[in-house]
Amino acid sequence: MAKVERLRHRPDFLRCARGIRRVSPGVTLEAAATPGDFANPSAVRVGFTATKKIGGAVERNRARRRLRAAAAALLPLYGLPGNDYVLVARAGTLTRPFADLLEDLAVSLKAARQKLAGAEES
RNA sequence: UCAGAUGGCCGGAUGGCCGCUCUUGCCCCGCCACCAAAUUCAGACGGGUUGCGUGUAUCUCGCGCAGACGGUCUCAAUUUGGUGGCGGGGCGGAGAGGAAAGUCCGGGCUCCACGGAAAGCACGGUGACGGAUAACAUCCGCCGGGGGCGACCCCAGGGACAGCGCCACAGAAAUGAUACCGCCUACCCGCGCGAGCGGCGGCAAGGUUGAAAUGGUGCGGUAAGAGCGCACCGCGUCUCCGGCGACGGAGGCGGCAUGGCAAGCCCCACCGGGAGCAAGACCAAAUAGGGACGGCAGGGUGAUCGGUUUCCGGAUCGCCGUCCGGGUGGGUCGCGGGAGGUGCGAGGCAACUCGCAUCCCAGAGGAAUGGCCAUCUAUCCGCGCAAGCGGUGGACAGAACCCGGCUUACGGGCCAUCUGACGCU
RNA sequence: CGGAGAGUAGCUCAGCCUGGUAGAGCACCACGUUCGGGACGUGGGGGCCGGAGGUUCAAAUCCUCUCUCUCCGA
Repeated sequence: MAKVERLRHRPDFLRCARGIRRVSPGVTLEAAATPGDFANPSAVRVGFTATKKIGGAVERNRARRRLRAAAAALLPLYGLPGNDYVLVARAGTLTRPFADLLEDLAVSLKAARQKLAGAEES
């Protein structure tokens, strides 16, 4: 099972935004390979983004916490070690039932895993 | 019972599973350092002793090598115990607000080398009076004015005879107030027999405009009028009384002067140095006390440094402008024991203060304080005369150095005191 | 988190300090000019000054609160 670390710096978020992107009603998933200087082959790194479009500070905090709970449940199972993931909150993140939110994230993670693995081989 | 006023409080509850941050209170594990003890190994020293070799050498003796024994010292390791530090795990404990918000005021704290002295100038702020407070634009009490039947509420509430400025349009006239319409013809002059007309004049009552027209109402008075006179009201002023005071009350006098705007400049009184925890400090890494060009000043007693002037020290040293280049995904502290909370007692109308007891109560850093589920419940919606049934499922909102206020947002509930109306006794 | 600044016509800005009439350019409409269009000329329409309250006779302007946007900061 992969170890999960947190992204803390702006350049990491920008690089993931330029990488792979999967959109579902509950969450937008962005992903890219961890750069060499910080690479830890056994770890998955993850960050969260909640923009002002979501709402005030209360709504943004709540969206980030739901995403964090979902990521804690699924990332060790479906995340590909050595890669960075960014979960972006959408309007549906707050209202969607938690089971559906988990399903959204699982599907996106599996799709991204295939793409990332393919990119590494080529 | 209904309607309302004021003050205070609450800010969904319970349980389950899985998580996050802090905490060394307890336990366990690992690593490191130190101390103590024991054991073991190695080495050194010298002592006697045993064996072998060697010297002419069998013994004594010398030298060399090896072994065992006990002693001293050094080093290392291990074990045990203790102390300290770091890391990890388990148990336990704690973990968003009344506004955490807006950043509108007041402070603490930090830096600006010091923020010293006395004023002045400039700028900004406050504004009845008395008190509370660390301080305030806050709070309490009181005064004055305004609103409400009332409980009660609202008021940036000093000065417009220190000066400057403005008052558009309308209107005769807008501040040295004025005379358009109008009123009068007593006095004086002229004309006319006369009523009267004209002149010389008098007046500001009435009309019109405007946000505002220079006291108001009544009576007297007059040619018509006018504070011209009188009464009351208003205003001003003097005296007395009450109050710490703002101010209030009573009496006398004045014959009315003093339009509005100071959230226009301003005057008076009082207050204020600036910037802000991305302040700032330490450690690590990197580095550089960087380079080029131009201008000015040039070994003085100069320049710069507080918003500014002066004084007293004091600090820094070439100054200014333009251009080029280098570095940063760091860590720790600041960082929560405080103008602190709760309870009791005392003082005070109150704000608040004092004393005693007791408690420790968030500290993150792409940023913790949660995710999911179940039951109950406030509210709202529908049905029902009602009891109730079904559905919905919590308002505003998230700490970022801290504290005291103000302001703004907020579904709903609870408590206390008070007012008015109606009803009953 | 802290600190500055700006909201006025469809767009870009004046006017605010010193209160009484909101103006300029571009754009829009009509007419002229041209065979027609553009350019040019003439004329015209369009704003309750981000919102609420206060001071004042009177507020875009002065004061307070509030909303939105922009910029700066080891």
